[in-house]
Amino acid sequence: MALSERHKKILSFVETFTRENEYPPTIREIGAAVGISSTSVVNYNLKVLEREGYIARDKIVSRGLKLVDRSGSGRRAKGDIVSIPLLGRIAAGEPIPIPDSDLPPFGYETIELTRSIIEKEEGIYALQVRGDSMIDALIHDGDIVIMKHQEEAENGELVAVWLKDEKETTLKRFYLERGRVRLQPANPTMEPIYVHPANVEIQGKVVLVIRQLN
Amino acid sequence: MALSERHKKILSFVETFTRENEYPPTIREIGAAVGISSTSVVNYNLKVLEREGYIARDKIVSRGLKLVDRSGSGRRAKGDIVSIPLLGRIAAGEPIPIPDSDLPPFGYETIELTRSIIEKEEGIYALQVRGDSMIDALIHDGDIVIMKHQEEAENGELVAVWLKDEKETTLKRFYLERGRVRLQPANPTMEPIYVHPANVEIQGKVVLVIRQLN
DNA sequence: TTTGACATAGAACGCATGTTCGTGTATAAT
DNA sequence: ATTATACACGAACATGCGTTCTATGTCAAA
Repeated sequence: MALSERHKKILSFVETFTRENEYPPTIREIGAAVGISSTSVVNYNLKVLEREGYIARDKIVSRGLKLVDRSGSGRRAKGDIVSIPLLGRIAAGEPIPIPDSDLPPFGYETIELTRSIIEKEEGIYALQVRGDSMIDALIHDGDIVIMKHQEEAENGELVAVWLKDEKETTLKRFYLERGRVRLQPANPTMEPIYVHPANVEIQGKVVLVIRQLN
Repeated sequence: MALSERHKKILSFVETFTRENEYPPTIREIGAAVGISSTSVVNYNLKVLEREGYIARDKIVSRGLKLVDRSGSGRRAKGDIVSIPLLGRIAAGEPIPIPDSDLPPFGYETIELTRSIIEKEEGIYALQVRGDSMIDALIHDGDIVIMKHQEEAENGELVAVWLKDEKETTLKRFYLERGRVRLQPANPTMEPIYVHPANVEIQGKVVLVIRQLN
């Protein structure tokens, strides 16, 4: 159904106002902007736009209005972006920083990905690789690894392991075999190492690697 | 200035609420979420967070509250999603698919990234790696490489090269030296190869590598 | 001419919302 | 002992805000 000029002005104003203010407009602000003096007329027009699928409204709350993204095929909402805190770095000679509470960390630089790449963001954080020691995991100095915090690993998972005796962090695929741990480099041309389970401290598993080339 | 636990809870709630609802919470919603029964206590804490630069407030308006981005360089371009067509695969024994016009390709699967990772999307496409032949570029079977179409390379760029005599695609850093081409593996422990420039066909440069671990 | 759908408009209402006031406790400085 | 500051809290207030009510106008169809 074609939109009237008034409808187009309303949608355009809502989009601009929301982008500039980081919150949506009220019914009275919409009326002031598009020249409607009555809140019930603004409300009537918003009802029409909601019925036609251009906006979504939350009842009774102030500013309970959001645009629905009708472009493309998948009615994509801005919630499709996942912000992942970059907590620090991963290097051979130190344990990795680990998020220390269930609260999402605040005040960190973030890596922003889409939800099609990172579906569940609980316990997800990013580390930047320092040094060449992860090369046997095919991970280069400067790469970003996206980690999921966990303290136990399943066979085959690529995990960050702190080796207590050696005082070293390594990224390798984890296998528990007949009472010992095989740590298998991702590079299939390289040999695994075998360590006692007591020497191993699982710090998280790698879910994604990102390498930016300048 | 270190934040109290209560301040951290408030900021975390504001961030989550705003992401999920696309509008910020009211003072009463913040109080209900972090266990503060008095609107003046919430207001007092918001004044402190505003003074310390964590939030910005618009006076007297409902939901007039926004987080201030204190992380790094302000790279964030929220809401900007870039859809990159996945044109096919890159493997050793075949030239790579190349976009054949300036029109954005249609009807392909797409990889969706944020504009903070991919700033310019002209000429950008994705390929999936097949085989172990790119391991000397620290790129694994199954990785996604994001390419920028170009037919000439600058020294040091990681490029997809079609070697005509060998009938082989390789990913290596390109150097033109004294009339011959040095192709340098990204893995610093491996030796370069030297080829005649006539044997080399530059097909694009790598701008990003993504490795998803299941 | 009548009817119904759509649109507009002002007014009023009930509740939402941010701000202010007065009071209390704890701690540090004087 | 006094004062200042930080933090906490309930209550009250003024205004914002979305919803509803009532009235009116336009237009197309019957």
